[in-house]
Amino acid sequence: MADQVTLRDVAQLAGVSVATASRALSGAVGRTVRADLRARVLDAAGMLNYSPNAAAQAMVRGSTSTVALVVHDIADPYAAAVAAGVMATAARRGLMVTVAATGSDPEVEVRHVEMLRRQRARAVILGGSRTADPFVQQRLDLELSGILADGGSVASIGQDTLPVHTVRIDNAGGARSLATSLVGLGYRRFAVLTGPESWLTSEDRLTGFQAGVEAAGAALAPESVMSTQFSRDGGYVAMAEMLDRDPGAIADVDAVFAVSDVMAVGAMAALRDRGHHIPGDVAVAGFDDIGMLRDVRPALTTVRLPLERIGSRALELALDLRPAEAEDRATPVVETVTGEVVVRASTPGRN
Amino acid sequence: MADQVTLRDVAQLAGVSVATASRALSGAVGRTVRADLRARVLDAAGMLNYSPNAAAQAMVRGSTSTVALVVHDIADPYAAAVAAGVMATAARRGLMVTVAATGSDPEVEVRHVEMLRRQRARAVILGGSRTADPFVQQRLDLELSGILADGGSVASIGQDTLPVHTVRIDNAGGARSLATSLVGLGYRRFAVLTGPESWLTSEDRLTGFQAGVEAAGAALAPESVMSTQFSRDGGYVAMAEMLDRDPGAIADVDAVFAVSDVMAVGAMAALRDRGHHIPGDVAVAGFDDIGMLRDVRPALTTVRLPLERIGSRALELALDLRPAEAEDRATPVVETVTGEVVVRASTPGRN
DNA sequence: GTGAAAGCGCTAACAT
DNA sequence: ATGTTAGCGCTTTCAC
Repeated sequence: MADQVTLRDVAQLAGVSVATASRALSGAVGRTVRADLRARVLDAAGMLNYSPNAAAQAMVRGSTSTVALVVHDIADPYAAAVAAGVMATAARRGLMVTVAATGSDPEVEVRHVEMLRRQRARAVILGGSRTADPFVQQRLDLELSGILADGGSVASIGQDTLPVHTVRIDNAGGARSLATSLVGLGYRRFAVLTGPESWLTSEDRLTGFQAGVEAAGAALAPESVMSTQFSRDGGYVAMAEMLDRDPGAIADVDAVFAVSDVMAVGAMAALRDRGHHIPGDVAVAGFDDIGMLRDVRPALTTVRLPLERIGSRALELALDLRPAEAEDRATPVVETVTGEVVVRASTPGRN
Repeated sequence: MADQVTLRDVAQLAGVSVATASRALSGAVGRTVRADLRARVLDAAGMLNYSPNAAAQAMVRGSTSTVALVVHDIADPYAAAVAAGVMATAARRGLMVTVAATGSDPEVEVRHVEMLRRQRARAVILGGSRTADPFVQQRLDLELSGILADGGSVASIGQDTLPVHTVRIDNAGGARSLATSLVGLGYRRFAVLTGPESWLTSEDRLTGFQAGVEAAGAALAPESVMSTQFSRDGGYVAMAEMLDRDPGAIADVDAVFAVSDVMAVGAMAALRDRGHHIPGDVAVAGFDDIGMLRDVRPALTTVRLPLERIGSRALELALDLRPAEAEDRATPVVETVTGEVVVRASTPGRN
């Protein structure tokens, strides 16, 4: 491994002390270094292709220029959109973003947060759905309080279950509004494809939808709710299973709500593969309004979430609302984002 | 900012020296620390919720546990898939991934690489298309050689235009095969929607397609090639423009090749909005085989690229084939990935 | 097996 | 305005 070019080398070549070299390069507030010296330093740095060592700077400054984002799977367009928002805001502030994927394993999430804590990331954004596992939760809490104690900050996206700044997504409210809209369009008999039960995001969407349906005087039979993976294939498999379990049952359903657009698309494929026409035979609705899915036909009725915005906001909350004093750990701020129902061709009026 | 818990605190609480504490925690190969002392240290660390400072470790070890990925836009499913591959391999090796988005601006790319160099990332993966700008290219070269000089490594994805390990994507070959397939299906008169001209990925796909068309005895008129943004909306706008420019011209085209799936989807929407039926009136083909687009109808004919695999491989090349000696900078390895033509319903046989 | 001490590259007092 | 020097938190010789 070649010897790195250090500030000492630059200073030497420029014929100044390391202090002067540092001042010339890091250019503190007042230009406290003579123009000709500064120029010599800059030249020397250029000659040597010098690059300051961020780790060394972090040591002495006591803070890094890195933030972190934890998601389930970056290939999921939901996570990718959030990441784009976080990265845009980070770039605007000259920060780099470390992204960690958990594969939806809370255990892995904790390990990643632990690594991110070691990096002393200025902020850690928890972008994946919270789960209900109390044991892992406790270890996570420990890491998070450690981050706070070290002067970092934390923000969470989705559920407001952690004592940190949160961009809360009103999943229940959005799903409820969706249900209301669908009932308004004339739908009465629903089936729901939901995610893993421990996963709060899908649970909230399920219960919200249920509430909306019931408020409208309709009902959601337990056997018409199917739990599956939070993915396209999960949607496909669950829909297929539901259809195969009782081929006649679908005749009793006039709309399927999949708790995410990605799942909805899978469900549509399963429906089609079994000869059902959408929306003629059965309507389908999703949640999220994933941009990349805008062109599936029939266009998907869904609940729009400003995902990029949510990512940006989460970072802003973390960065701008850092706990004031060590002892007076500032009260976490919770900002709620409500989705907007977007009715499209997949759920035409049934009047 | 609260005082961080340092190794000194842990050692003190455990009643040992920092050296012993370090050995107990970092646990070198041979367990050279007595069991009871190690236990005391571990306990103390637990009590204090201690987290080693990665920057300090990096300083003394001379290497970080971070790798970096540079892409145009993480929300683009192409980049997201590559990122998923990089992150999976990184996780397997206990490394974190810093992701930087350039917004397709070569200038921004250079700045990000510069920042990543400061972080002393072990490897930097350039995941975006190379461009033809010689000036920026030169500054990029400087940063890259700096990374190498500092003991880091670099890998590039796409074009083999940089003196670094490369997962070369045979864009030209894939596009050529696609053209051959389309001609085989009976198509003769093509229109092409391509990306920015300085962008090598789209240029290669265009010229490859052109070569394939010509090899088959057909031709591609210059006016039937339209340059646009490498995005869904770019595809839409370009297609719309082409249709509006000369509403009759489309009658002379029996297949549109968009140089990416994402653009193809936009093109399909524009075609439909103007009343053209796909594939009845005109066929459409793309490139990449983006999984999330699997469910658009008609299913898109395309060239499949193993994007995740490509990401993984790029990181493996960078990590496992580091330059041996400073002076003997190892010859960069170039691995070529060839796409596979996948014919689907958007280009039925015209026989 | 354990501890003392020397740095890693840099910035920020503190002198001058 | 510039140089000297003391660390930042950690690992790793080097003695014992």
